[in-house]
Amino acid sequence: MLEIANIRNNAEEVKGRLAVKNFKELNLVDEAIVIDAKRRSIQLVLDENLNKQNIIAKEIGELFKQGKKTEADARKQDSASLKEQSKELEAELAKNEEALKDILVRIPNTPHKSVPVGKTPEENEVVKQVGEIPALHAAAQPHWDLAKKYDLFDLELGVKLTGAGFPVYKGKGAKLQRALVAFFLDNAIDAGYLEVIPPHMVNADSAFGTGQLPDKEGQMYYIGLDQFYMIPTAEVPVTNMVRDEILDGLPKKFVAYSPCFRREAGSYGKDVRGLNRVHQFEKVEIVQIAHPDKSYEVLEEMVKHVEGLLQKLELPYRILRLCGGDMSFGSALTYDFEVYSAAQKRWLEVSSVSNFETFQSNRMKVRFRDELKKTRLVHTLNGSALALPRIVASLLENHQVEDGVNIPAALQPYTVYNKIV
RNA sequence: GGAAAGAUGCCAGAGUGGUUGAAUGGAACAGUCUCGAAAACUGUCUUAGUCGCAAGGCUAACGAGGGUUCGAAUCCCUCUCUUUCCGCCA
Repeated sequence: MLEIANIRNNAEEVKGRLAVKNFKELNLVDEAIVIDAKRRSIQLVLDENLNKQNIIAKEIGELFKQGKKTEADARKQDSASLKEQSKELEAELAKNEEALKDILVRIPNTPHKSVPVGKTPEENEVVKQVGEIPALHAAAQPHWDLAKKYDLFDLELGVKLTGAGFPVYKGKGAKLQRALVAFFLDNAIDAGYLEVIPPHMVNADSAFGTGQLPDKEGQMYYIGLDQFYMIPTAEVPVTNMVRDEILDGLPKKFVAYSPCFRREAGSYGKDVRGLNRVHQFEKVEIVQIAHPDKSYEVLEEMVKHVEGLLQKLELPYRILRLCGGDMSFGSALTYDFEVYSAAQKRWLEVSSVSNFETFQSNRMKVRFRDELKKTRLVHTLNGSALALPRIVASLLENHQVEDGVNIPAALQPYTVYNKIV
């Protein structure tokens, strides 16, 4: 949610930035300004009214003390009409505040200056590409076939238990999940992140804070009986840990492992083969709560961290700076990481690292005190480090040899086995 | 699931209708003192909205939402949460 003061003071610039995101409803910006002006004018009159009421109340108190009961009673009359007016004004103010918020939540975050213009994923900017694309042997297979061959995970069994997109990992496949989670967590802890294990369901306030609500209900599983949402990412509970707080000691660095639940309504076809797209998956997420003047340095640091992981896993990867049209609603700048999956011969997104600037902190009221002891909104950032299924897909496909799948050296202390046979 | 108690500022903790945005203590910050530190003393010390160039003013908030009243942290109603006890249970 953009800050209304920013919209008010820089309307044209805001609109210009939103255009980069291909946001069509620029009229919402003007509407917000109109309603905001109305809201303030109402507040002005209301405050004056309440002030008068307060003065009268004090006078009556004084008169009672002096025993002037008749005069006090007379004074009470004066309050009646003011009170009536105040009630109406209050109702009107509340209506305007609500209307303003309804508009503000529909306006996406303004993209950073470095965000390339573009509408489709093809227009994302490839920042860099690292690592050799492996040349596989003639009988190389995609990961879903390898999974069958070595009995690593079973999607059909998941269908029986739950439905499509809920894999059952088995044997070395299951161990590989645990190994990757531990490997990712340890790397983040070494980089100064505090490990947390968050709840896997959140309430509506939390879902609103990070921007899942309103409008994106359809992407989350919902427990109606208790009004809980299954988390689509640990970003939601972890970022909300600082909701409504005034922090010191920035940046705050958190890392969390959690399962992630995504309905992925409407996606099907070749893209969802194997582990390419599932409804439940494991992910290690890094989150930073940063000083607004430092947040882009923090973003670079997070990008470096993710890169380090991919290098240790010996996977070819590339980093994309997302264009305006491909960015998420709340992000100001996003880097996507893709690994090459050699048997499928395609790039798979395994991480998304974003700076939300004050988009989330304004919703969550997360602040810190600046040098002048004034409260200011923090910047929030998060990134996958990393999401497991596609890492597993790429790991299996890229590291396969004729008689098995090799495990990268960095991961061997965690898997204990060094080859899947 | 049943019963009871409670929810006040960074923390502890007063306050049961009229200068209480909130006593007191602690913490924190600044200053005096000191070679430095401690102690002592002095001061500062909630947040948000709004008006103002500023100084500063006004309004709101004592778990949340309603109500009574000229006036509520204080009275009434609803809800939420916490703690303790009982039951159930990993």
